[in-house]
Amino acid sequence: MARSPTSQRLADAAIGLFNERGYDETTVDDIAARAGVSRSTFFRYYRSKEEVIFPDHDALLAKVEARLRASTADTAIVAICDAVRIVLAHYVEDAEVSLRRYRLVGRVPALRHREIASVARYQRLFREYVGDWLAGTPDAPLRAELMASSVVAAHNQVLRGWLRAGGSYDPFEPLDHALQYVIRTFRHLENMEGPREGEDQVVVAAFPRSASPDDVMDAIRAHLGSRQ
Amino acid sequence: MARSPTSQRLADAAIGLFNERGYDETTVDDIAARAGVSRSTFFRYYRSKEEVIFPDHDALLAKVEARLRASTADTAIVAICDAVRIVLAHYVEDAEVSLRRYRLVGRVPALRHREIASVARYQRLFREYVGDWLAGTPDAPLRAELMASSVVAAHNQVLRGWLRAGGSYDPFEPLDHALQYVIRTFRHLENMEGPREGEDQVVVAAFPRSASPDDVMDAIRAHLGSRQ
DNA sequence: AATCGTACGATACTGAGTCTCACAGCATTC
DNA sequence: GAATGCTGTGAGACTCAGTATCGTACGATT
Repeated sequence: MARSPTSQRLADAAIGLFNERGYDETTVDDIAARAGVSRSTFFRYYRSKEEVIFPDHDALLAKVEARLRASTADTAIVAICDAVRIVLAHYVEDAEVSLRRYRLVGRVPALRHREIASVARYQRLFREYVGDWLAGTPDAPLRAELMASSVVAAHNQVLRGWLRAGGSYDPFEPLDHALQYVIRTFRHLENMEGPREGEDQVVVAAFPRSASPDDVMDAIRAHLGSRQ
Repeated sequence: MARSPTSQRLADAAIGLFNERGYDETTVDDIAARAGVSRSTFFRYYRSKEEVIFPDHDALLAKVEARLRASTADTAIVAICDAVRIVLAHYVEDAEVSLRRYRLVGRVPALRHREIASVARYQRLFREYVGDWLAGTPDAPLRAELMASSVVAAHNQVLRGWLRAGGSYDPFEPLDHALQYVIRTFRHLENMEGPREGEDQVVVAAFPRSASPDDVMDAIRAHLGSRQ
């Protein structure tokens, strides 16, 4: 986990040059020169010029996976929230780096694509675990996909807001708020299964007093639609 | 919209070579040679080697945006479903191309990243329009993000299933089914706002007869939790 | 002191993507 | 019917990312 001094010097040199001249205007030779090493050494530490900006996504992904693997379907919601918090915490830990990277990524399409791709890896991870936990329930793959994408979207929304604000507040409260939305959605989908065979169910809807009869009919139709 | 013959020959040559030799083993020179043109001409028609696989995302994106722009908050749900259907229809229209691309993208990381990046553009588009439609409501940006990501996730899940099955069935029925999930989620979030000031609301829950009193209490607590 | 492994530098090479220039075809204009 | 201008194309040079190979200096081990 501890980064080598050479690796750190390379990252500093790279970020410095990217900010001074721009990403495209900086060559790997420039970075290596400023860090006082050869071009070969750069590519020994980072597989590509982009990677110098996203150094530890692999480690973070591993941490998230470890957290998910430590849980079962029973504790799924807690596990997911924990996992998301781990990711956000990682950004908050060295906020300056996150902020510099955020500003850089906003200006360079190639880096933006890279970032999007790594977000997709988290989403895939969530999808796989949620899919396992949901195995056997109806529409499991679909619901896994929806849950994973919602969780990731909630995280990203909170993170982007925090980054745009310059990291000036504690983002964990907004994160919990956002995750509440997602959790309620999960619960709602769970309850939407409809009655099991051999069980009656009374269907009732709640409306403000101002609701028109049409509103009521629409809602009832929508509810019945979920069971045909 | 009509592709020039040269552009078409280049695309055919590229896909053919990618399938025969693999993506990385095919150079732009190879593609140009098979198409009977020069390397320069290749880069006049396609800005990069990757782009030859994803030719018309821009046009499709424009169509989707046009559909979204033609709507207001009142008809938001219909607009979104239409927009998603437009995208799926585009894949279904020339299914062979979609299938070949799908198989290729599954094997080549660089192409996968490109695909993910273009999906993100659709999600961004949805997020912007939904955000406008939701403007003024509480947590509008968060909910816009969640809705956009859910819509895109639903589409992708259906599309991937269809592609994996070799395009052997009509995917619009599964799409509608998936969109139902999303719409119900929207509705649920809408209704979760709670009663407006000055309006009473009767809160009622529906349960199978087998539900225990604890189940009932949990549900009521969850519902009330959304309003504190 | 001999040896082995590791890290680094130097160099050459492939291939993507950019740029510039020259030229051919084809229409317009006088 | 020649001069003019526009458009699409080919040719070639160039930059730079990324890969592969080789030689070597340094430090640890025995």
